[in-house]
Amino acid sequence: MNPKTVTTGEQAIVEAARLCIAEEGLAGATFERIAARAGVSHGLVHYHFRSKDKLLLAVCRETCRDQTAALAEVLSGHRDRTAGVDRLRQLLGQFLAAPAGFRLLSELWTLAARDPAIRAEVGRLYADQRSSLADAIHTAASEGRATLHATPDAIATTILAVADGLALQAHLEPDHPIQPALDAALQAAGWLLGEPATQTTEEQ
Amino acid sequence: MNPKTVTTGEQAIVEAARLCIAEEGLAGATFERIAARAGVSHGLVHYHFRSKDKLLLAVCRETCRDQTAALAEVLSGHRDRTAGVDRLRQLLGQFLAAPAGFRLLSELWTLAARDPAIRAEVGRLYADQRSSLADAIHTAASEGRATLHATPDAIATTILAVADGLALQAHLEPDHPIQPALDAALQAAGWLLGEPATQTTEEQ
DNA sequence: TGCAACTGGCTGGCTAGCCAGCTAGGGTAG
DNA sequence: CTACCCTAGCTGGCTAGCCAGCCAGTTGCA
Repeated sequence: MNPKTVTTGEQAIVEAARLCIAEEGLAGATFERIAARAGVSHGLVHYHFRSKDKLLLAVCRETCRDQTAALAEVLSGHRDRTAGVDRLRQLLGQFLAAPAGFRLLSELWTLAARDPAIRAEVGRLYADQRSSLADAIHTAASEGRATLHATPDAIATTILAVADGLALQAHLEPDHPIQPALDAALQAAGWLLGEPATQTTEEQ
Repeated sequence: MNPKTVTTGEQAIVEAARLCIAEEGLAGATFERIAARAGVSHGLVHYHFRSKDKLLLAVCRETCRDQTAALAEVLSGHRDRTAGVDRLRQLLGQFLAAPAGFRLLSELWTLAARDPAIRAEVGRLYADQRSSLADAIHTAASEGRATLHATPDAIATTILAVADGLALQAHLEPDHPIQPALDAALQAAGWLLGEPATQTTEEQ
């Protein structure tokens, strides 16, 4: 798509690193394997990113950008005006449907615990997503499309929490059906938002 | 407490391993460091647990036991009859207040992604906690103390998801106040349960 | 004495990071 | 146009260090 997407250099390495981490975890993502996957020599990885920490930070930044972009696209209305809970359903659905993406995220969580730079980056990701969601909620409320049972920020935080938590359980217990819980969570979110329950597509 | 708690051997090593993992992550938890922490030689660690996988599995089992016991204690009523949402508040509060415990858990999540035995163990932990919670919810409903907006299982899954998700965010962004979101989540849980809102201590 | 708990030196394998050198392409001077 | 050089991108062999696991031997208790 974007002509600059493939610079054959750093970008390819970051992408290879993301795949490696998602598939084999941080422990399995060695310079050697990442380089092999990117089709370059392991020396080049060290040439572009001075250390493994720097490479991981780049991977983190890239992932956060993608994640934020995905949320923004859903919030922007996805080119038609659907109700808030419907958008949430869409958002959570696609989050739960990407196990590789979740594995990458969960590796970043643990990495964040011991690397302040990563923590800052991932923390910013959450702060951004929270405020985007909170803005959308605030707008909906001020336009009379919702009657909130809590502050937009608190609701946004809760929604993000449910998303992560459900993805986690879906990952740990693939056999346990997640759909009923997703529905329950969405109903609860709808109540928090004070939207006309169950059926949507009613207002405007 | 339990006379068998300190066997000076395996138990001490498992405990040391838990501390190491919680403080330095899986990568930092080497035989050497674990042994030093337990006050034994690194050879002994390998003597008791044939491999590192086995040791980690033992750590996982221990952690799961503790986690389950903590939930059971709260659900058992904590020796007085408080309302469901109050118990939840207590449960989530103590979960959020133990950052070390959370770090250990999150390491186990990522470990679960690449080790089936660990995944089975952690999966069982969640299954147990979910069914314990669901049982309590079901009981409350059948005693007329709640009018559910979803199945007990779906509600329990959602509550666990919120707990993990909020703990995660509290960990990633220590400066962002989590209390408003916790309150919002509890209100939403109260709505799902169909309990008399806001103030509790009303029924029975 | 016998056995279980325990020690600590050792090793082979692996990894991050270093470095000396190769290559291609663009700029410049002659 | 040609010869030269200079630099960025890239290579792959090398090394120092770390770690899990092994094992020969020691301790102490029954």
